[in-house]
Amino acid sequence: MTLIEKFWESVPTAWFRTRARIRHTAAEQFGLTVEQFQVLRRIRHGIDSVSAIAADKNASRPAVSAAVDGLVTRGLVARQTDEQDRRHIHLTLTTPAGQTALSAIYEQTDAWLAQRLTTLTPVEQEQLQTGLELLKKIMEISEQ
Amino acid sequence: MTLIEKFWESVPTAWFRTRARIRHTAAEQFGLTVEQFQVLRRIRHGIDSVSAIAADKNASRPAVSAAVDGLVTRGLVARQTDEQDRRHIHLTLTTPAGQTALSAIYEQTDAWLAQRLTTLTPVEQEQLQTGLELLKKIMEISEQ
DNA sequence: AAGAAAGGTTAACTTATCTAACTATTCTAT
DNA sequence: ATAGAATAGTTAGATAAGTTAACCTTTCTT
Repeated sequence: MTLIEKFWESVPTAWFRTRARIRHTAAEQFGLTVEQFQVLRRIRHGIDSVSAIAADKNASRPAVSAAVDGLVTRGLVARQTDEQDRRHIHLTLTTPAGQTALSAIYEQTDAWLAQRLTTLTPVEQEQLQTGLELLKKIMEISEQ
Repeated sequence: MTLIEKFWESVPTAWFRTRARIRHTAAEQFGLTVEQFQVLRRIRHGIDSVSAIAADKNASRPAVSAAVDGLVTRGLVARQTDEQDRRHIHLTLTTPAGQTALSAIYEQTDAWLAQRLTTLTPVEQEQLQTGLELLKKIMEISEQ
């Protein structure tokens, strides 16, 4: 069993299961799409423009723009034009109400993940963390 | 930085980049969708029914059924009713021509992955492998 | 001041998916 | 034996996810 095969067995599956869980909480309970949730996560992390989010998540700008539209419509995010450079539009989380909903989604999704992670021993958790760091590292290499 | 955050930073990104690469090779060069490629991979691994593939990839049966349709239309896969239990339909890879195309897609996608993996030291590769095994393990836990 | 570059949106289209409902076949338990 | 449950798969109808191409604005470059 090669490393490549391990990759195929683990990474896509991990994402599909996670996405299904996000759909379960974010979508059913809060009316957000998985896309919107992913964008929200990034805005919360300070990635605050459509272009930056698109680059970070390997998606097209229009796809991110559409997700932002939905978030703005739901009152969770606000667009603010940068007065220094009027091409930029900063995205920010808005109302306390919106933040509360967001926290609830986080809690539920992260609890689902945490529940799985705690089945591992502390040593295994460290090994997983190391593995994920390496996974992130090799995926940051740009196309030649 | 918690393990959960590491997960969010690595797994979705890894999948999105990989999917973009599949699209680049499988889609542009061979007229296959990413979905069809994923189904093909599983058939090649001996997962040979719509239900089994759907379970393995956490997708609905209709979604898999639709992908199989496309593969059958392209002459890459054949449906064969099981005579012992006529509810089952076995999926098999067909013609040498189809197999050749499949091998080409594999080679290109795996080469892309391999190129990234070889930037890691042998020790790091082992650490990544351990991490991916743990990732797979925690994702196999069924919902309560 | 012209042209390139960057940020964002719109439009049109394709792919990816889901749930619900249906057909056909087989299993189960009386 | 047979009614009802369960399993495998497909169809139908919907929505979500995501692309490329083209366009507007604003800023940078020279």
